Amino acid sequence: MARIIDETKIERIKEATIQMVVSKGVGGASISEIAHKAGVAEGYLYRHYSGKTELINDLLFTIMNEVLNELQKLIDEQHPVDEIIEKVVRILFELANRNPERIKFLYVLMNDYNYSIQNDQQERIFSLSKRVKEMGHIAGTIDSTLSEEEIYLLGVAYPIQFINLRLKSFFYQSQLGENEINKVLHICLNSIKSKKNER
Amino acid sequence: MARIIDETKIERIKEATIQMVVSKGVGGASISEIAHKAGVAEGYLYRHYSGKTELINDLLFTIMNEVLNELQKLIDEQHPVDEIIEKVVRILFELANRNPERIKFLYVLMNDYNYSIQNDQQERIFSLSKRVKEMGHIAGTIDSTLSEEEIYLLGVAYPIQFINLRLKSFFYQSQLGENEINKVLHICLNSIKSKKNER
Amino acid sequence: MARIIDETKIERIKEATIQMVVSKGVGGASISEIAHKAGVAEGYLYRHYSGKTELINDLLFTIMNEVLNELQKLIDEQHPVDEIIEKVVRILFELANRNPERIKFLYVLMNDYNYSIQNDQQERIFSLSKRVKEMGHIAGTIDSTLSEEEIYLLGVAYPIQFINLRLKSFFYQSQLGENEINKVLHICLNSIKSKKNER
Amino acid sequence: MARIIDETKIERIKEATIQMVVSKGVGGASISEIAHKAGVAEGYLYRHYSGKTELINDLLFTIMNEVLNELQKLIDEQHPVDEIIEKVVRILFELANRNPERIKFLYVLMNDYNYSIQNDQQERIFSLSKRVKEMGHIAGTIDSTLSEEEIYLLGVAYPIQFINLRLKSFFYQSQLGENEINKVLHICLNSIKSKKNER
DNA sequence: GATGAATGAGGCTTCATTCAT
DNA sequence: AATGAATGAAGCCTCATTCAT
Repeated sequence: MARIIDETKIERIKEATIQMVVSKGVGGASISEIAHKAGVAEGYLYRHYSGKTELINDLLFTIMNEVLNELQKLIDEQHPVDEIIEKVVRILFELANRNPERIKFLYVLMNDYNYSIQNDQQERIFSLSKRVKEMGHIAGTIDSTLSEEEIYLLGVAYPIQFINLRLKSFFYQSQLGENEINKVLHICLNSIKSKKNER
Repeated sequence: MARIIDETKIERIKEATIQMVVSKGVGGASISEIAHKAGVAEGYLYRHYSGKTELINDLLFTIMNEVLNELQKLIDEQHPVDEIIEKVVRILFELANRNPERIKFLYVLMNDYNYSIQNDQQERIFSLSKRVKEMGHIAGTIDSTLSEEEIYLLGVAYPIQFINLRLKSFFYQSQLGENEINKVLHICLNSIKSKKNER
Repeated sequence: MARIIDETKIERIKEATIQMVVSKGVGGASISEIAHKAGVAEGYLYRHYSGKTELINDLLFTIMNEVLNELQKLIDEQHPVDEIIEKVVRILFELANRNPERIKFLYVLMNDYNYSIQNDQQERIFSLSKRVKEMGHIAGTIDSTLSEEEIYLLGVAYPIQFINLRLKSFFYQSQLGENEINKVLHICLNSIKSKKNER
Repeated sequence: MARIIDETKIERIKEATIQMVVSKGVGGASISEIAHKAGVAEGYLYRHYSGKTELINDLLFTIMNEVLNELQKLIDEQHPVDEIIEKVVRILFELANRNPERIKFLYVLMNDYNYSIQNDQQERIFSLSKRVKEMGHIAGTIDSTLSEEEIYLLGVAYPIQFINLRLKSFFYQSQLGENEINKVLHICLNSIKSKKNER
């Protein structure tokens, strides 16, 4: 029972942190405001995290993990590559629509030099990209000159960039519907697929 | 009569700011450290900038402007679209090799929610993208379904993303030679070009 | 659970502030010196006051209120006007003897263009003066040409001016005994009382 | 010729200082703003004053001197005491109407603990008060219990207090006409004059 | 276990003052 | 003689972190 209450608190802290980081930036998110928003004492936070850096790193890890787990599952299911790519993109868009804070958080943190993705997750991303690449090579459905790097850039980074450009209303009002998914898919799939079919 | 303004000081401040922002993030770059690194009194900085925000915004504007001016010139010269794209990408890579701090700075700032590109520059980016789009439409060399947004994403954002992934040694050691340029160009040009030639 | 707010700390801050303002002027009183004198961390102060201005305004309000409450009580008791004036003057002298810093503080702040008495207190002063005036008019014991302004000037401002001239040893060594009270009363009462008794 | 230009500069500095001190307080008046307002280089100021403190003290001395000289002249002319008092009050009101900045400046500075009236001027005030007192005693026109202190308080401090209360619009809108002069004179003269005529 | 009072290092900024020109 | 560029001490304030309760 007591533990359940705790879990809620931790959850509330995480939620508050995401909101604060997204709305005020990493520097603007203060521990006291996060604690207040979470309805938790400032000191409580330090019983679970060694400090602000760890809190944010942990969150980045958690959110990243959620995404990676979904991708992992997808890849484990051994779908064809273009189906995988499509599903990845749809996952990212769905996340953006269901919980824009989370994808903004990812976007902001991935580019902050004080909080970068942990090594093991970085390796996991690499390894997932590698598996996609190999699956595509075997099936002959992927451009054989593509590296893991480009699979990541096209399948993950590009959609995230697109989504955040929209969330920032950089060019157009924020809209992330089927139309936008298709625009992104068009680019990604076209770039990834083997050109032997072309003439 | 009195001393002449030492322009090298201002230059040193700018350089120090770029380095600090790139190495420690926007939040981690402190005025006192910047001043120290530039070999300038802390207060000196405030004779030229109203504060930290203005300093960084001014730098972002300046660097952005340099890039935009190069693009502008390119577009004004009325080359074919794929030639323009190629040259844009080459400009970005050249900048990355000549002055990696600058492109890292751009990358960091473009993704920080507290310091965003000025409205007029945003509009300039849109208008440049639009002109490229129109030139491509007229010549029939560009996929007619592409919007300005995607031209920007493919021609500018994607190369910058690629470059920074390398500068961060995310997947591979940082190397930005002809090979890498070709990898990027392959993706960009392939995505942008009209598909009417395809089967 | 957590520590209880140490009220003596706040008290010490207030005392230190009064002393610093009185000895170095409003501008010369620095937060760091105040905190040091109070034996409190600099930042602590900001958990109770939003800044230096609020700290000083709050103190001015508090001290002013203490004085106003005493005057209010006096007036509510419906004594004859000259008795009221006498008691007001005695209150001010007593304050000066018991706690000279407080009356110096009042004096300094009342004359600083950056920290003035709050509107509601200003109105309260006016309203108290008005009631004294009206009581005097009804009883015929007050010069009917006097305005609220002059009642305040004679009953409050003049005594405070006198006291501070002495505290500054401007003309004479600081001495604030029965003699001085009578000197002040002589002036005040003589100026206020109705002249219809005179020949 | 060159000297004349200089004198203008010094004059402009003084005028600018008065304005700045009155409008922003002693603390808020910055050397650079004063110099700018005076159309003079910052460094120039330091060729004539050792620093901000000296500049302000010098000004306080100068303005005080102007007032004291007028009073001196008045007293030297050996008018009856109540005539002197009336003229003093009129001088102060006239100053307030002609140049409110100056009387505000006096008022502000006289109450700031970092800049107080110089000893010799203090003694001069005392000596002038003394002469008035003695003249009144000889002629029997002054209450013989009054001290120099009270003559100063009634003849100078009270009018200044009155004037500044009005300039601050504490009770009433700022108006300093014949009506107000009479109100002040009524109090001053009534308090000062010998009571042997009264019954 | 949990709280939140208290700390103090470090950030940003101002401005009197100096001094090369 | 005059300038105003440059300095840096000192001010105000924030906030991550600690620790008595």
